[in-house]
Amino acid sequence: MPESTKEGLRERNKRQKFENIRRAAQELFKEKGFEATTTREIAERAGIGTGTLFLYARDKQDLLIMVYLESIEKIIEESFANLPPQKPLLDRLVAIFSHFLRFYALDQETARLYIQALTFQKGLEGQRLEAARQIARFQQKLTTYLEQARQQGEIGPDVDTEQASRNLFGLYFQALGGWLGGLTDLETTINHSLRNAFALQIRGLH
Amino acid sequence: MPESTKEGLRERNKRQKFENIRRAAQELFKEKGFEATTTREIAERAGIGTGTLFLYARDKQDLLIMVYLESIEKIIEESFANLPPQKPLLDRLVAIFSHFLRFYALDQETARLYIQALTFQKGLEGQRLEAARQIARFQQKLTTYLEQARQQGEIGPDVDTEQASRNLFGLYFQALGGWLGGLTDLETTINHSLRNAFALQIRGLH
DNA sequence: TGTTATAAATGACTATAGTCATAAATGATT
DNA sequence: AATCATTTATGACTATAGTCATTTATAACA
Repeated sequence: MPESTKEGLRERNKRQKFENIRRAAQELFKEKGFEATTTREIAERAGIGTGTLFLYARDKQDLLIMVYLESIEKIIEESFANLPPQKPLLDRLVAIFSHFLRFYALDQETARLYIQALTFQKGLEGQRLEAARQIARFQQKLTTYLEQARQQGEIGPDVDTEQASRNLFGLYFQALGGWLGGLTDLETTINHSLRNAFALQIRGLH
Repeated sequence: MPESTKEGLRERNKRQKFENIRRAAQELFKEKGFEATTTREIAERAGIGTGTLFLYARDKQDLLIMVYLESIEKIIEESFANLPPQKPLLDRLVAIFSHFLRFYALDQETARLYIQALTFQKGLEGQRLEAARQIARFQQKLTTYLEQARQQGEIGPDVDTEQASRNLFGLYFQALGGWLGGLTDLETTINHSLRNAFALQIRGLH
C-alpha cells in the first residue's frame, strides 16, 4: 500500500543480486581474464546458482558489457571535458576519441572481446541494449559539440552535424579495429590512423 | 627427382581434403545454417575424422571464412565493372560498395556471422589471413580507382587516395554494421546510410 | 492466518567445439 | 627391401556455456 516500499522485497533482492553479479564478473575478469573465467565461478562468487546467472545476463558476453557500462559512462563524460578551444577542430576531435582508446589500452585484450560483444550481434536485448543507448548518447553529445563548432565557423553552415558525428564515429571504429587487431600501437593509432582519417573527413575529397 | 611431381602425393591429398572440407562446409551452411551445422557433420561429409578437420581450419569460424573467400573474390571483380563514368563520383562509389551489400543480402544472417568472424579477432592466421589479404587487395583497387578519378579532376590533387580509400571502407563498414544489426533495410542502407556518409566524406566539413 | 498465484532460483543435464595422445601413411635413406 | 623419420589422420576425451523441469520464495487475496 505505501508508495515508498512499493514492489519492495523482490525488487530490492533483484537489484542486489544484479550488483553482486556485476561485481563478481568485474573482479574475476580482472583477476583471470574473460576467457579463463567460467560462468560458474561468477555465479559462485555472486552467491547464486548457475542457472540464476542467466536470468540476469543473456550470455557470458553480456556480463562483459555489464562490467564495461559504468567505466564507459565515465569516459564519455571525461572525453568532452578540458578540450583546448584554441586548438583546431581536428585536434579536439582526436582528443575526444583518444580518451576511449587510452581507456581500452588499460586491458587491450579484454577491450577487444568487449567490442566484439557489441558489434554485429543478433539482437539488442539486455546489457547490449543499454550499451547501444550509451553509444547513441555519446553520438548525441558529439553532434551537439559539432553544432557549437559550427557556431565558431569551423564547420560549414550546410553540413549535417548528425551525419558528421556518425562519420567520425565510423572512422574512429575503424582505427580502433586496426589497433585491437594488433596492426598499430596506441600512439600510432591516435596520431596517425585516427588523425589522418579525421583530417581527410574534415578536408573532403574535392 | 622430377620437377613436376615434387611433393606429389601428400600435397595432392591435402589439396583434395581441403576442397572436400570447403565444399562440405559450404553445402551444410547453406542447407542448415552456420549455427545449426556441427563441425562433426562437416567432417563426416568431407569424409575425414573430427580431429582432422581442425588441421585444415583453426575453428568453426575459419570454415565460414573459407566458404566466403571465393564468392567475395568474384564480388570484388564485379564491383569495379560496368561503372557509369558519366555519373558523379558519389554514385560510382555507392555502386561499388552496393555489390557487397547485395551479395550479403542473399543470406543476411550468415553474412553477419561471417563479418563477425573477420572483425576484432585475435590473430591473423589460416583463412583469416587470406581474407585480410583479400580486403587489402580490394582497398588497393579502390585506391587505384580514386587515382583515376583524380586524373578526371574529381578529386583534389593533394588528396591522399590511400587514406581516402581507407575512409570510404570504414564508412561502408559502419553502414554494413547498421544493416546487419537490423537497424535499416537494404535499400535504405545503400541509398541513405552509405550514400550520405560518402557524400559528407566527399564534401568535407568546412 | 491459510490458500492460491506468480515470480525467481536452482543445479542436473545437454550439446558441441576444440584438444591430444596414439596410430597410420608417406617419404627419405641405406 | 628394410629401416627410420616426418608428416598427417584419428576419435575418445575434456571443458564449459546455456537450458529447463522442478523447487522455493514472495505477493495477493479471502
